[in-house]
Amino acid sequence: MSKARPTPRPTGTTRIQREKRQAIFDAALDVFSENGLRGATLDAIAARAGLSKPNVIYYFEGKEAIYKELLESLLDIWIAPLIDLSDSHEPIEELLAYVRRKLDMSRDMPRESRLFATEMIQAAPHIRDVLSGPLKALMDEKAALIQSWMDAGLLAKSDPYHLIFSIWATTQHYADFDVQVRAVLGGQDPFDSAPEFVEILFRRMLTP
Amino acid sequence: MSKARPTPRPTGTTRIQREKRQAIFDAALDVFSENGLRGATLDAIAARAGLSKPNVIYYFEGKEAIYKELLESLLDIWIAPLIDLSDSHEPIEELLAYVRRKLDMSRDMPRESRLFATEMIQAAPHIRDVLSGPLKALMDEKAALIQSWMDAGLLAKSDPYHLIFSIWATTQHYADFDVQVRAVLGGQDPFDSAPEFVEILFRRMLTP
DNA sequence: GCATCACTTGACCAATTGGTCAAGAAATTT
DNA sequence: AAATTTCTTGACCAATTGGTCAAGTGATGC
Repeated sequence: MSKARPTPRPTGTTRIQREKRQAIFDAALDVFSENGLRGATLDAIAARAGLSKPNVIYYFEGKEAIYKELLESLLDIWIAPLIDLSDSHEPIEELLAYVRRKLDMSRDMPRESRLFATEMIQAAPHIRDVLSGPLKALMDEKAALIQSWMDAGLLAKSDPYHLIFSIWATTQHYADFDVQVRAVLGGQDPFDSAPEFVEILFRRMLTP
Repeated sequence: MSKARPTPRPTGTTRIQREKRQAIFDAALDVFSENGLRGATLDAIAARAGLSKPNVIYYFEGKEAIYKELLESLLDIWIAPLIDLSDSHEPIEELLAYVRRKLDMSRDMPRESRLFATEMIQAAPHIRDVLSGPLKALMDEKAALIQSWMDAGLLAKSDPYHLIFSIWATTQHYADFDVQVRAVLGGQDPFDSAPEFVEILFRRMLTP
């Protein structure tokens, strides 16, 4: 019997472990969402977490491990709204609620949005399997649901997949391109006017 | 009289200078659009350009200079379609042509799209002034034009700024999130079906 | 042919980076 | 309070990185 590692990595059971790991995750979310995996440094993460670099390594295998675990832990949160999209006798309201929720997430979780955006732009090497596996399956399911609404005449006909893409695109745009949006709008807060606009956009798109 | 630099940086007048500088730009576009400024390395750029690292430095001041010059040289191309948006007695067709042109650019210039996307996500430190200066002015002008169409009853009413944002978002999504889109769609080419969808989306949005 | 200038690069350097390690400081258990 | 385990870090290391430099190679003009 051989021990692979003299001090096994903490799994996060005790209070102090949970807190420190969370602090690292939080700092890593800042740093990774600003610079991507390659552009981020352990020093930056450690500094922002208020820990020493070796201490960070004590809790995680390394930079890439932090990134991977962070991505995976956020994936569930990120696709939850789509999972919750379910059959309804008012499909337009159901979809508009989904749009609203996605827009709220752009406002309240911009770092998460940018993290995923950067990962996607860089060809998603760490979550490719999730995209073509579970996410595709989820999309197929929801696209079928939307298609059934369209077939029933409750929704204007269009391509369900591209419809979801357009919802993702328009809502996440306010998180990912926040700087640009704010620069162009001057001092005005985008999230004051965006909800009304996206509601109009998708209501017109969806109403038969 | 003092010479600031023994060998002044080539400005790109001769044939060989233009070619090499272009090769570097092209390699840099690859590398920067994949990893961002911080994640990119001179070695990677030099290797992809087929040059030695010192040779790259011979033509440009340094990594940051390549990035800056590249960004600036692409900015004009990038906003050209919006500049060309002009008054017309068929504003819907004018706007749909703009949408189509943006979607074509996502298909034909995905690296450029990702380069700008990464810069924006990272708070656009290199083009902030452009965003809040010339781009804002351009947006104000075009938003006023769109508003005048709406006031004339030629276009369904909505917020012109957010309308342009939604056009940017939906079209650029196909370049920036190409991997995700393709993973979800399976083997199908997104650009086979996207044009039809975005046309439907914005026609419904714009028709009074 | 030779001088001049543009171009190219191997060798090198200092700074940064991901990560190790041994030893100490805190908790926790007994 | 002693023993044990968990947590923390200063010092260190090898690899990478942005960039320099002197010595070349090649083209161009005279």
